[in-house]
Amino acid sequence: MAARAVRHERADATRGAILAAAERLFAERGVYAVSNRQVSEAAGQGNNAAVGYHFGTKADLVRAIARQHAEQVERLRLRLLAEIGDSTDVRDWVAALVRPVLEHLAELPSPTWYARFCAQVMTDPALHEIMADESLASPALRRTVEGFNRCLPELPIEVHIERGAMARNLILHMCAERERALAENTTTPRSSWHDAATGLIDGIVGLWLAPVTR
Amino acid sequence: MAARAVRHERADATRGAILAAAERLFAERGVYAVSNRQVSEAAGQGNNAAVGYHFGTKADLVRAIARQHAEQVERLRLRLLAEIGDSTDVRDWVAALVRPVLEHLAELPSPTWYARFCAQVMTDPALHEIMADESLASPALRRTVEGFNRCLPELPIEVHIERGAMARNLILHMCAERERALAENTTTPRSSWHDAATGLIDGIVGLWLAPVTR
DNA sequence: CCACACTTAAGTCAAGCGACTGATTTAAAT
DNA sequence: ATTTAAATCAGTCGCTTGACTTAAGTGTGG
Repeated sequence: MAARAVRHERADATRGAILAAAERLFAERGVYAVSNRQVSEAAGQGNNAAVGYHFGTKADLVRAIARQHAEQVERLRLRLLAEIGDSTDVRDWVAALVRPVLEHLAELPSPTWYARFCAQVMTDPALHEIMADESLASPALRRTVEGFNRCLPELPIEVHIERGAMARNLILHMCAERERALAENTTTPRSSWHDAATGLIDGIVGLWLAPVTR
Repeated sequence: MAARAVRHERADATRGAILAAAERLFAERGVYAVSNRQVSEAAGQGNNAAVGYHFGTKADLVRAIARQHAEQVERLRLRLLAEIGDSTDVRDWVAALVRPVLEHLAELPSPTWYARFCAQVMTDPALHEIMADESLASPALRRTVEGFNRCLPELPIEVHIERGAMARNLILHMCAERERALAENTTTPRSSWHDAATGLIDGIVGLWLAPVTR
């Protein structure tokens, strides 16, 4: 058993290098603008088919990148859920939605590429489903949404769905935009991911509590 | 003068066919997943270089598509600006931001592809600038933002910028999401673009008026 | 100690790409 | 009627792509 482990270490190192290189190149140049060959090369692999060997298709590689980060976000969200318990404050639940994502980005070595990567994948018609699957697979996320629904003001169901989508889009694309600004060294409204999260939470809570035109 | 016009009619017809085909293919399969050859073919052109002849690079084609729609949105926004005059109601100005875009989508023959196209272009690192340029070139948009700033509650500058970005992202990606749902024939929270605009305006106003955590 | 499975390297292949070329069609201008 | 130039067509070019094959290296389990 430990026998296999050692051999797998080398393969895992290569897999990791490929994942890191792919995430970076995808975020910087676009998922479809980067070929598997370029990823292999950037990961220091002589074999132009290294991506194919370790992951399969580009879609599989995208899924692997998404999953890797999703696991970390999941861990952070579970911890936060334990803290807020069964709070009835809407803000707490919005925070449970927002904070883990931005905390994860804060923990990553900078510069980060994950947010831009996610935004691209979610926007691409062929890859969209991959990212959606990976997100919905999170038990912590489901628990958050449930807890959130419990303490939310009465809203028509269609408005509820609509605003959920708004919150989702805001988190995703505001993170991507901030990450892009950091990478380009342009000014950002907030000086840290933590502050950016606070601003996001303010906005999303306001969005949820807004009166509904009938 | 009318001499040239007629000859140009044929070219314009071809240009139009290419624009329409490109917009559709880009939205459905992704901008980078579609080659210029495929666009030419889908536009009924025997020449595999038709895109190159009429537009140049793919980026130029993307810009042409964006500009075409931006002009129509501009017209709708100018009309709405005339209606609201110098209102001091925040909601009027948010409507001036939102309504023209969704009205434009409502006026297009369905199914539409423009919103998904825009979302992709804005999210792609290489194309992002194109779309940003085309948007910022709009005088009506600038006037809207100015009128908006005039009647907005006092906010720290960084929060102001931040919430502007949130509103922008919401409009773009909620439209794209609704368009995708319509294309896939899945359920949408709202039954019309007009109602969707109302929901969006509700949310964005709430977002702007939300209290700021200090 | 050796045979083996796993990983990496190196190179091949057909297909598709953008860019380019020269010929042909079309209709306005002379 | 002839000329001219825009527009379209048909085909070629070098290059990159993903997929595939073959060979070499490496530590494990028998």
